[in-house]
Amino acid sequence: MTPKPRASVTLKDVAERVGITSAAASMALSDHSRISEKTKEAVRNAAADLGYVPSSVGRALRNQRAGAIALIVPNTSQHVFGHLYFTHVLTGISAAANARDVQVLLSTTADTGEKREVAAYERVVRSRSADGAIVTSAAVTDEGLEALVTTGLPVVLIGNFPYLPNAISVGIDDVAASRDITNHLLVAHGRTHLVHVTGPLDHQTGIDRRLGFLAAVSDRGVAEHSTVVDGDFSEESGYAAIESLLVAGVEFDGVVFANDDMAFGGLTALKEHGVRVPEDVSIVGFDDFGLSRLTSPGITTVHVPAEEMALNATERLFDIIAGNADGPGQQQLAVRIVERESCGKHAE
Amino acid sequence: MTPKPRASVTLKDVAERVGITSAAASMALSDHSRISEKTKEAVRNAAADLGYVPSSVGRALRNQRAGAIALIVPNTSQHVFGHLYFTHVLTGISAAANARDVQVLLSTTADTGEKREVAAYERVVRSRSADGAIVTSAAVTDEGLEALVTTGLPVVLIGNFPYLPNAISVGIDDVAASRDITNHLLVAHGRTHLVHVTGPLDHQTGIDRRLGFLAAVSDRGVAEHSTVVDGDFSEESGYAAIESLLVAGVEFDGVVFANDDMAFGGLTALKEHGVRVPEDVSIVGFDDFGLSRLTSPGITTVHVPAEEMALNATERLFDIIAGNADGPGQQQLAVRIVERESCGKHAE
DNA sequence: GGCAAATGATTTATCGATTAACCCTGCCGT
DNA sequence: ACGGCAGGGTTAATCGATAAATCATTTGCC
Repeated sequence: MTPKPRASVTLKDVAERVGITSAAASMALSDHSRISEKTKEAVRNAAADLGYVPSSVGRALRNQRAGAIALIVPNTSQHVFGHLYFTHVLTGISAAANARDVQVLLSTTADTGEKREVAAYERVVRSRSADGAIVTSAAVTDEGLEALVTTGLPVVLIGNFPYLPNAISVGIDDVAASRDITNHLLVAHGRTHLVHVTGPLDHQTGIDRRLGFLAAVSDRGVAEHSTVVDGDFSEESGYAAIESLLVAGVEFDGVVFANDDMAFGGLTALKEHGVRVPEDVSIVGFDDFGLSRLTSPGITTVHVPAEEMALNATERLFDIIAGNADGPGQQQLAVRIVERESCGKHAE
Repeated sequence: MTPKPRASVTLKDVAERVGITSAAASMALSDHSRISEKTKEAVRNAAADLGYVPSSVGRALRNQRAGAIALIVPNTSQHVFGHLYFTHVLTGISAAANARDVQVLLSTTADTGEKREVAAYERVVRSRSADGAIVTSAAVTDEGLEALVTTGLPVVLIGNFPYLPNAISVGIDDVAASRDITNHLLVAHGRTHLVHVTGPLDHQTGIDRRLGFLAAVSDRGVAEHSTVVDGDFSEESGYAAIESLLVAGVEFDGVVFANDDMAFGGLTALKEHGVRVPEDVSIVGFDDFGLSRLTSPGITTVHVPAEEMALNATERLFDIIAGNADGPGQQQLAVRIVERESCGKHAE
């Protein structure tokens, strides 16, 4: 069977049915004042009858704007950030884009060499398939990001990028949040020997959460009792970090994990060694993307409003596309600590 | 030293630099035989110098194809299917699309009234922003789906749609899988009084998994000892289902949940009532999208290859777009049972 | 009555890429 | 010397939508 040429209704079809030019039909549909009410009505009816939907492509070419925004996901992110993060981000972006009738283009970088990566970043952009882009937290070593920002294309980053002072971003204050939740263990629960399992230190989140931890233990004068172990946000690295400390005989009564996945991994390791949580050791995580609610005990964590961040970032992007460049350069949303069982709840 | 690529380098810019027409440049880049090797070389160099990237819009208009496929997500799915499902689907689609250098358009339906829903389905399609669409499991009551399929637009569905015999789909055999895992409880673990907590019965997955359960208990002659309780795939409904059975004093030694989320909810309810899993009651779930690995005990479940389904569906879609309509109409991938602790592992 | 303004369309041009159709120059053979 | 014919381009048209410029009719006004 021959591939049936799908009858796509074009503006010309609508115009012909009414007996006018396609130009007139265009003006009629956009309620132009030079078209009579009678004709407008006729065009609207014909359009409805035929099921006319403007070609996004034709319109895009003429208007020099795609009517779409891209969500760019560096290949590294997929490994570094859990799956749950993306779901929240996607939800937020979709909500904002739907409200404006704009399409969302998902641009995950194919995991090939670096040279291609830069190209992939730019291809979406330079092929004009999108009017702007949202980039989720990329590695600090990602050279393509700066290139992207400097092309002049509207870009909003999700996360913090102190090394790109001109970039517009929406994030949270990781340093402050990490300090707060560390202080929570120190003050509210009287813990004194803390461990921090870091995220990947080539990501700003990893760097900042580590700094927050260090600031807190330093402020409270327990820096010499604290240990920092490197992790990479994966459940396995959390497990391995705790396992190695227990085997080495390091003493600690509280652990600040840089995210929930690692906290879960660490929790498993502690359980396996007969260490009770939260009786013997208090642990806290970071993110609250869903996992920390499901474990037992539930993990006390910092709630990161990923969906709201994405929503704000998208709104901001639309502003910039519309030429509204003023507004906060680096926006930071508020976070809150969600207390569950893993830290030892307040006696109350 | 390269002049900073201006926001938009067009083919004309490349041609002018070489001193030829844009038409010739186009032919040069597509290696047309009428262009001399010398000119081709010059054009390629100029294109590279200027950082020329073909405008997807211009090309789309001319070629009458968008170079993009859409992932259509009915608004209901977001609630019905967990977050994790989408991640797997997205990964699979992206992989296939990236390999072909095709964009992925994410079309989540705004959660407004029904009338708009149909429109949203069709808008992506009729605005020609995508050359084809992948639709993830929609409700059987979804009237927009059939409309979409009958527009003639290439569409591949993920899941099973027996009521749309002409639609092309990639799914699994839910009935057989559900029967198998039910038999696993009956045969391998000697359970005799089973409960099935169903998914939403306006979704084919819910319907089929229920049928599989009923077939198994009937085959083994334990139908009169079995109970079916309605759920909706949510953790809460799993909890509520078990809670109500326990309160009602119903006797059972095995539960087949239609998905893992409900199994987790049910597990919580059982624990709270002091029922030991798997000693007193064996439970099994369905999906294995990630959750069942994390609980304790880990939940024995049917591994649904969501990513592979999405990948196959996308490849299939490309075939259809290319005019290759032959191939299996309703493809079903193999599943396997993943045994964890919740069913009581084989003594071995 | 005649010129200007209002009315309601129609042409025309444009966006970027592509392709069918046409057009120069040399060079060949006879 | 001239038809033929390749090589190597160039023009022009197309895809769909739409803004700007233009062009017919009426109608308004003195």
